[in-house]
Amino acid sequence: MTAMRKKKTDKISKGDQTKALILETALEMFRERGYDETTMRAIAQKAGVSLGNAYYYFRSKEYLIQAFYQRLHESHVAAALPALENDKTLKARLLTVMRTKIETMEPYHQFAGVLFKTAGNPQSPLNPFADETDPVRDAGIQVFATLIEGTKARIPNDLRAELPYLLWVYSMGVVLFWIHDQSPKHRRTYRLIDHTVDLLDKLIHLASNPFMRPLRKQALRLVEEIREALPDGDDNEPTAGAKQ
Amino acid sequence: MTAMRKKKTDKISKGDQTKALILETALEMFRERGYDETTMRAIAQKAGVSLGNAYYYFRSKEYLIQAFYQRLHESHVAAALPALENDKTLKARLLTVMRTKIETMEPYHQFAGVLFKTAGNPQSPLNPFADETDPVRDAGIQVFATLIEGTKARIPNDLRAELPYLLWVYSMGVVLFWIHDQSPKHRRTYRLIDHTVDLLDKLIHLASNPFMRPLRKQALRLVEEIREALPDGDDNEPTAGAKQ
DNA sequence: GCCCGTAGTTGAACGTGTTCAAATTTCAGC
DNA sequence: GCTGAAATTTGAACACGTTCAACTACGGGC
Repeated sequence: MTAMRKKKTDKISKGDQTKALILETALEMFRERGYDETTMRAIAQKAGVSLGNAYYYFRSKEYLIQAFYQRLHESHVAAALPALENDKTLKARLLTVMRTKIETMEPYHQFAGVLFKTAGNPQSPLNPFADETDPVRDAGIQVFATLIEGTKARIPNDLRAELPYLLWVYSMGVVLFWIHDQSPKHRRTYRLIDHTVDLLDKLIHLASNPFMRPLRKQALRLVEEIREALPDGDDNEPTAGAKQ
Repeated sequence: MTAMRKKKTDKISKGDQTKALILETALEMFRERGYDETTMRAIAQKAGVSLGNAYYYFRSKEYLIQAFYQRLHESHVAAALPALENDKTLKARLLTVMRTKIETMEPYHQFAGVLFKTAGNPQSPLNPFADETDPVRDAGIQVFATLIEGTKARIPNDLRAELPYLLWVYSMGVVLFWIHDQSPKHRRTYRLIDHTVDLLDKLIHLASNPFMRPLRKQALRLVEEIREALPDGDDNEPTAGAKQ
């Protein structure tokens, strides 16, 4: 009963508190009701702030998703890294990363559909292939880089360099599948992971064969070409970009 | 001055005329201003009908896109089939199909972003991986089936059967790249097509090698698994589905 | 020629995401 | 303690996609 507020000790400003409060509320409601069914007004009301206030901290409803991305990634890393310590082979490590990825996303399955809503829109700041999401995407790729680093599999350097990115793209594909997967407990997705990881492991070893060098080089040049083209440095006003 | 209307001769009902009128107007405005910038009210006004009338013929704004899909596909077929007659090799034929595909879509580049907006949303009736778009998607796959049929390349039957679908998926990837491609005249996309077709041709021949049979079988089983899982028979009320 | 059910058409109204000028609160510097 | 600028908060207003009850026009059956 001494000092209810004004805990000057912690550095978190009032603003940060409000922002966190809004985000927590939003994620909770997304989880329970889904994205489209959750209204900005409802979020604001439940969080006990005004509608305009929510927009002060999140430029648009979609920006709440970006914050969600970050959360999700942190959870994934927290789950994957410790588990990785037991795995030494490339295959086991890849399996672990993929499984933990899906497990982490589990509570948000019905809401996850929106994650890909923007993937095709070059103007959207949430496009994982576009600039603004870069930190999140790079962090996602980083996980696979860690995965690769920790294995002794003999992989030629050119392939090794691109593999984190390629595996990240692969993981996006699996997530897309998972979003559509309505099977009980998403068993189909886990089965898909088992099978694709098995195949990928074989393909990586095949591609690492000296015999395959020319074809591999050609394929990697292609990957390079695609990666170069994607991050178009369009500095659109972010608000306008968020519109679509 | 004899009979201004009531041309009983033609079977097209009033409704069909109005529907066509609205669609024409919408596509014209999409082309000129983009999807998001074109308002349903604006479409209705320019078409000279009421707002509600537009919704009588198109359940939602997104359904205008589906109609657009169909148009686009017809144009593509009209451009690709004649050109294919000169091409005999798999590589040449694939090149032709892909180039004409992009050429056909050219006028709609800035509008095309929305095409993929729904790709990640399982509930959307416009999702090319979901049920309702089936006719359009199947038609798209059919083009690649024709492509394959017309070549004498020695491809094992298992692969030959899946190739149309696989190439269709590939074409979706190219379109996604094209949407993001801001290079002049979209040269990067054409370059990508050249390079990927070259690589695909090699990969197909590699995969056709008897030596590769086990790996190929495994990969094809995987493809089968994915295809099976995707068309979830979710008979949601289409209107609700269109919402998201 | 009249009736009636169906197809076509209307515009007001609703709920939503988003914007904005104005009001309020915070807090460093005095 | 006081002050003013910056940070925060507010709620009304806007534009849009969508819905709906009501209205009108059409066309076949008598």
